[in-house]
Amino acid sequence: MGTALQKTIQQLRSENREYFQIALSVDCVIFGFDNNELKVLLIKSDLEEFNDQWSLLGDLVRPDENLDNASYRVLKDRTGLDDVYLEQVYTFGDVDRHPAGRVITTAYYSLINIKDHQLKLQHNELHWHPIQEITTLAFDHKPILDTCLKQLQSKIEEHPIVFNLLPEKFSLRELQSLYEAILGVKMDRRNFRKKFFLMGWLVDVNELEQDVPHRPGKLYRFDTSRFSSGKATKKMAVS
Amino acid sequence: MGTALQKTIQQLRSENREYFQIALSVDCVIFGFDNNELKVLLIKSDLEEFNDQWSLLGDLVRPDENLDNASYRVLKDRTGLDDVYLEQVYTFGDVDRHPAGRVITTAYYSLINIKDHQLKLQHNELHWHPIQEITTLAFDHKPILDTCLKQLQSKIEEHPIVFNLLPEKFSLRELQSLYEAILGVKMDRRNFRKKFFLMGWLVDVNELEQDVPHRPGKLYRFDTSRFSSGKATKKMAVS
DNA sequence: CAAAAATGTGTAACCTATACACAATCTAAG
DNA sequence: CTTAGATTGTGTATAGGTTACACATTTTTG
Repeated sequence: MGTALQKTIQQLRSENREYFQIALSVDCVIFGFDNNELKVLLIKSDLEEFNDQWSLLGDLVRPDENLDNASYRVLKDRTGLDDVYLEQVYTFGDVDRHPAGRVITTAYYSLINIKDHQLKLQHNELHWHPIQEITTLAFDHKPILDTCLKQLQSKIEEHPIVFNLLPEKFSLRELQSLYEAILGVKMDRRNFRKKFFLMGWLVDVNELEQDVPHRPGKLYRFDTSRFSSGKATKKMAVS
Repeated sequence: MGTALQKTIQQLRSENREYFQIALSVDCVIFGFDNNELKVLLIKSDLEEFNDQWSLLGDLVRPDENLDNASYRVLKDRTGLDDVYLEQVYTFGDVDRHPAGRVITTAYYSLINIKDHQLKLQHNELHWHPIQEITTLAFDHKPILDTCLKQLQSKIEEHPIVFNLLPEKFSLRELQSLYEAILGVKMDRRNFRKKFFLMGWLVDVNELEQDVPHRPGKLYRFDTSRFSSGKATKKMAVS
């Protein structure tokens, strides 16, 4: 019952190529927040099998790059953005998941501030899609998206990561809309504000919203300093 | 900027073999509970580079098997057990993680009842190691183990999965010891019991412990029927 | 200047988590 | 058979967090 890994890879290579017929890719679910909606950046698939279907942004992993780096590369090539929030979620490895061959893919999700990215939406076929409106995707990308969204939902209940989706200064209303968009629920305004202030994640920047057709709200920024010491343990409540 | 996945795999294969030089493996962190300790099943590595170090159980993924099936296969081959709790955790893909070549590995953890498994611990070099005593492992298996343990810790706070580590009938004391071993904390006995009964996960089987040198406790089993309908949402408390 | 729309604020009820002590049961040892 | 040792089984009071809920204020628009 000797297993393959007990031999060296060199031995394996010289013996046969059986174990080197699997390709590995990364797929990125790139989340953005715009117009009070959670959106995902998608590309028109150009595989014939999935003509005219949208798919996630991905690429094969290169033999000389770390898995994490592969997803950073995809993200940077596609959005031009560096230094973004990126997190591995799950690896999808069904034999028949890719029509063109055996490709196992590791899914990542990423949170970016959609405004920072506007510039880079060139001629290529990239578009932001509201997650509500996405019903089918190429390959198994719909279940991949669903898995990443679930992970995001559970992550934001304990960790202060949504700030990556917002501009540096934002109102409490924007913040609450974002939570509501991600979690798909309505929340109580007073309790939401109370909890956030208790968490101490926010700093009042002493400015007001501009160009809103009603009383402007105060603007806040995320208190990054608080995050060497402070830990995010409280749960976000919904009601 | 055409990315590799935009071509068909066939095209890629015929053009070059660049993307088929990565091997993919699975590694299983097999947890067991014995003598009030959480243990992991390890094997002596027989790669020269890691002579005499212990490593997780793993194997290369075969071109014609699903990723999940590969980990089931490893588990069944090694323990003889079928139908076990198995969960994917994370994929480790650093270029230099394996000294013998580029191998990306997907880590799973598994929960088994150590007693069921006794039979199959044959001549091969498998041993159960208390997690407390594991300081180093071959390859990057120590961080893999740590990642899986963390995932297990957070999972049991919301989901009734620890029963996979126990015999069919168990006492509340055993159950509490198990939680304490996994979480690495001491808990209050009265509060622990109260919470479990409130959750309704347990059925009193009207039997008592045997052969204990003190007053015997009642035995319970996990209420599986409750799990089509009931959902495990409450948190386990520690104190 | 009036209407529309959203901001900003506090309290009471409820539920959950925690801290904590003593009597009852069984074994083991003399 | 008696006693010491060990562990089971049980309830209550306090503290902390979650939820439900209403009205006055500020700004824009017509």
